[in-house]
Amino acid sequence: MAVTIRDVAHACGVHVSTVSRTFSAPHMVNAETRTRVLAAAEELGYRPNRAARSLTTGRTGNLGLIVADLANPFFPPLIKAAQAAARGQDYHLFVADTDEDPAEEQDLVLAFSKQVDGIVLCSPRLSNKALGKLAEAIPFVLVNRRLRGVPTVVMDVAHGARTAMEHLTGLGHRRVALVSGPAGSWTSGEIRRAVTGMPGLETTVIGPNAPTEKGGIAAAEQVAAAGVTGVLAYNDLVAIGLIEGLEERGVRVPGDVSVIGIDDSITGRLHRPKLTTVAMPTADAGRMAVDLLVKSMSAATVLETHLVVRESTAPPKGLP
Amino acid sequence: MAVTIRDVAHACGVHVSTVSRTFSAPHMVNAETRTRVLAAAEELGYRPNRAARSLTTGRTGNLGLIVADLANPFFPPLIKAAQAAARGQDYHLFVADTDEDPAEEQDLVLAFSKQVDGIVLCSPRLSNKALGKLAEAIPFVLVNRRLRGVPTVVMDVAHGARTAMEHLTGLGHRRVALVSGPAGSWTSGEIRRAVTGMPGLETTVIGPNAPTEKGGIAAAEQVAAAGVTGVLAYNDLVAIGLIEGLEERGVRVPGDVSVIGIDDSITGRLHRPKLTTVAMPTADAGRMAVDLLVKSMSAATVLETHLVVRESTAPPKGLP
DNA sequence: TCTCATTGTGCAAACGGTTGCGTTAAGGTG
DNA sequence: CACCTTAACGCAACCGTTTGCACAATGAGA
Repeated sequence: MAVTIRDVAHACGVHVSTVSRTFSAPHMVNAETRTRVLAAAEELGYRPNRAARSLTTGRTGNLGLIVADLANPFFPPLIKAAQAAARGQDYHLFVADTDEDPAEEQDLVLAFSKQVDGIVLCSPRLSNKALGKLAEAIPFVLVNRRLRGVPTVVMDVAHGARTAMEHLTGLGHRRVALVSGPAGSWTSGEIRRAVTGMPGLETTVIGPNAPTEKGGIAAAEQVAAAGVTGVLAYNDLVAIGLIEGLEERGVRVPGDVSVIGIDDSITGRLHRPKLTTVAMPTADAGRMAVDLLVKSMSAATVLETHLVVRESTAPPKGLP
Repeated sequence: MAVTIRDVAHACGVHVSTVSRTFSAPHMVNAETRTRVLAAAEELGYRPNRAARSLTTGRTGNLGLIVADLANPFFPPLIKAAQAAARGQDYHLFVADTDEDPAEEQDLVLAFSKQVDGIVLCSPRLSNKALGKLAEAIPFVLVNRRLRGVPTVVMDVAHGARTAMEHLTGLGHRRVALVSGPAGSWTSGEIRRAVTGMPGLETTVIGPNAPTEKGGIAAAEQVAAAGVTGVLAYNDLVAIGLIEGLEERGVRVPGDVSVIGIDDSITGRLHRPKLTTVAMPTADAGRMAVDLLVKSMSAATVLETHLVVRESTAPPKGLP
């Protein structure tokens, strides 16, 4: 049915090994033979079978990418960049989604392990211990999680969170809330560590929360009750949900409460109010993660973040 | 290094074929032996090598999913559902992105063809002829494209577009524009065919346009100059860009011009104005596409769409 | 007691490539 | 002219599984 290396060999009267070499080690075969083989291969529509190849070489030419939630707009740009980077180096990319479930995350890594050369694990929810164990079975790089001995690319969300809080203090806010993310999120912990104890700021932590719009809506009541004038949300989805929830309760944003998101992931600039947020270089992260994997480098890369001030923040009520 | 079927066989004193059968045909092996083998496999952490398996069976256990643009919010829910459906049937999913480039689309199909059992091709930009040729090489199912002989799942965008236009006429609009999509988009053609010649409506077609926010912004000038009071845009991204572009020109939405999008893909409900749009069952489409593929059924499935009226549409100026 | 199924396993040949090694012929050197 | 090197290619084993077939053991029926 499918055309194999043998068909090509037969078609131009050479041995299969010669055909194999024209593809995997072209310099080892005579120029004239090579063109003949290539012509025959083209003619027959030959495409090497990667499964067969991987059997002897031990390399599959595939990578895996695992994210917490494909529907979270934070991830698609990362996936897109990762896919482009992979394809640019002749790798194919498996993509999967854990639905924020650590057990599923582990299963996926294991399921992928035999058919990929490496895995990009984004925003893992697994414990460090579990991750360490998995790292022995299959090379991977972590995105938005630090773990010693494992290549990592993280975005400097701590810096972003601090900048966001400084923006709030600069506007005159003193009592603020941090609406944190899900348990198991390293990013959420980073943000918390970064902002607790910042001078001139009294911070209430609310959470853990689902990293979704619903999570934000659900957190609105506690935020409204907390007597704060500013909020930093775990991500843009939560921020948006929070704004919705607050406005349902008659709390105006940014009139009564200022809200800052994280990720700058919301499509379209037509929000009301336009969201002040911490921009994350997600595409860079995706690209770098697969580069690290392919070149099997072990590095800890930190990507910069920056605050984008839009309209969801303002001075607290009563100030000029 | 990796633990193979031979290790397991040796560990419990049976032949490799017995081990193989305990996994692929459990009923053929004695219950006691089976438990012994399973125990040893578990103990050693054995995972069958899919590449090796696919070599003899001819099936890979992988599927491919190709979309026009991963960053277009229309696709992630579809991908998420497709991935979940695939995983539920023990398939793994390659995901790739053509960046709206037909040549890349073809290359991807060919590149995938040897290592997947089938491909889901979403919103293809290839010609029918090219698609027909590819369909001979590898089974696939088309999403949002009709092609005789090829299994298909389409969303009834024609109906959605007509409903949208009826909504506009119901509000009193007479002169409207259709801001169409990219060349090669079947959906765009469907929309156009559906709305041209609708009674009581004079429709200007503007396009082709890139299916992005930028495309919408770029189309704003022509829309503003067309003397229309209502617009149906190719998708939500275009609609949003269009609204931005119009407002930059001092044209208010929906005050001066009503705008309807398609897809209902925009995250968050905080837009100003909230977008009236045609909702598409993208998740259903993703799930059904992989089901069709896995069960290798050849069907033409049509999914319903419906109009979601929000705030970007209103009666034309001068009417009560 | 002698077939004859039936059940559970082992054996070995594939599947489509890769790769170390052996062979051949051509060219270079003394 | 004998020898050695080198380039180009053929040969065959191997990668990890599956699967048709052969074989042995068991139990049932005659």
